[in-house]
Amino acid sequence: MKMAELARRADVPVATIKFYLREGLLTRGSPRARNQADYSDAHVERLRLIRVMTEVGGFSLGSVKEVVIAVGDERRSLHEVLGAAHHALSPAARRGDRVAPAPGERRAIDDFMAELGWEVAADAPARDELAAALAALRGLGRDVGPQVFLPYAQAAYHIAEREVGTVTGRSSRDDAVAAMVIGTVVFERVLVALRRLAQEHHSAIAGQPCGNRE
Amino acid sequence: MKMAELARRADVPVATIKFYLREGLLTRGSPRARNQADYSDAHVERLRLIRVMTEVGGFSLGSVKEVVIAVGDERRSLHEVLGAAHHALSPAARRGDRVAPAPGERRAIDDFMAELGWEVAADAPARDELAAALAALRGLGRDVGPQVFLPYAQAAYHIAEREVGTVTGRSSRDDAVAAMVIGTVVFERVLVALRRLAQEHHSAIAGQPCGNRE
DNA sequence: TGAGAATAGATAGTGATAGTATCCGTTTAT
DNA sequence: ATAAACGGATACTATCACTATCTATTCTCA
Repeated sequence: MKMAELARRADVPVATIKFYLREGLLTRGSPRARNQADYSDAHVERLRLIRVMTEVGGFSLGSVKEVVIAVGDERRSLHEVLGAAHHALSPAARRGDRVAPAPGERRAIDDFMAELGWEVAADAPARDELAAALAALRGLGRDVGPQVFLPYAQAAYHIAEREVGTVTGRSSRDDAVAAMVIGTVVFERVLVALRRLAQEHHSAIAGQPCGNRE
Repeated sequence: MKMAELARRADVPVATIKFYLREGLLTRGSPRARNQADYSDAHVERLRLIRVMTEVGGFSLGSVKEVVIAVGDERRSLHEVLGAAHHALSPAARRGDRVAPAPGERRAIDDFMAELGWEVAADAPARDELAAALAALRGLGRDVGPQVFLPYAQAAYHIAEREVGTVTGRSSRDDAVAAMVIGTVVFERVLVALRRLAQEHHSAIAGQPCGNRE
């Protein structure tokens, strides 16, 4: 297919597709002539995935590019690619986000992980994420330890167990990565939205504030 | 205290404080002279809260301003103020985010909420949030209904129950709003980070790489 | 076959966001 | 008395994610 159809099928403006091509987020189509290239269904899928990551997930094009580069690197195993994608989709990779490292809190988090018995890479970005949250809490005068995270850890444990359990072996790299990205990105949004709604519900039934029932 | 000390205590550059004053995110200090004002601890607290919302939560200064305006409006009850804050902190209010309304999915979400028996305002932004997630899933070829959200709803239900339960009656408006904002913003980050870590853990123990699927 | 649309690729411009920097006249501390 | 700090206003900057325009082909179809 040609660019106009690609734009129509993926619902992305032509100018934006050209921009993504320039930025290396989308591979060039197979050239038919000096000014004509042929795009495939894989291009449509890739575009849809980019839009999910940016529009639903709020991730920067830089994070998207990391995923794209990992997928495109034929030397890497599927396992490595998924690891790279997971890494690129760390909450800190979001637009406008920066995580200041908090070394003291980081050690507390590492201990917490060990206590939980979770098998997690030492360089997982989410560890710093958690340390930053702890540091923020302390900066706000809440003198708390990582144990306040325990109920969240338990909830996360059950959610993730189900998520990982329902992963079916995908045929292609692209499919596997797409499944992982969608699961991570859109269900994160689902979880967050449902937390807000549940807070509102509990506020309402408790007759307590914190809810908005206009 | 004067501006330099305020900047030091809140760890925010003087130029940025001036910017926040201009934007109406921070109230002016009580004037001592034509070019001298006196700032209080409340100013320090307010600044820290702004930084948590922007740096930890990734919310725009526009959302912050909504909260600030609600808090500053003496005619509103604490209940209304907390409702407005909750509204301003909806996931969609995040930097660079926009939610396209999805009317068909929105109705499915409303039905889902009714099935759950959750008491949630009809205009809660998180409903559209959820509808957008469902629309995204469908746009990606996943032909799913809102029932795929059920495990997440159950997890969110338990988390929120605990959260709302631990919100004790705060003395001042500012305190109550601060507690709500911190709870919503930093524990959201905590939950999201822990989900990533739990996914990694379950992937590791399952011998499967980092995946998740609906 | 020839007009007009579409295409690839390059360069430059836009709008929103979140600050930063500079200047000015005033005031305060030494 | 003079140098530093202050409040306030204006202007500038950086980043991000596009968007628009331009040129030189090439395709489409009447």
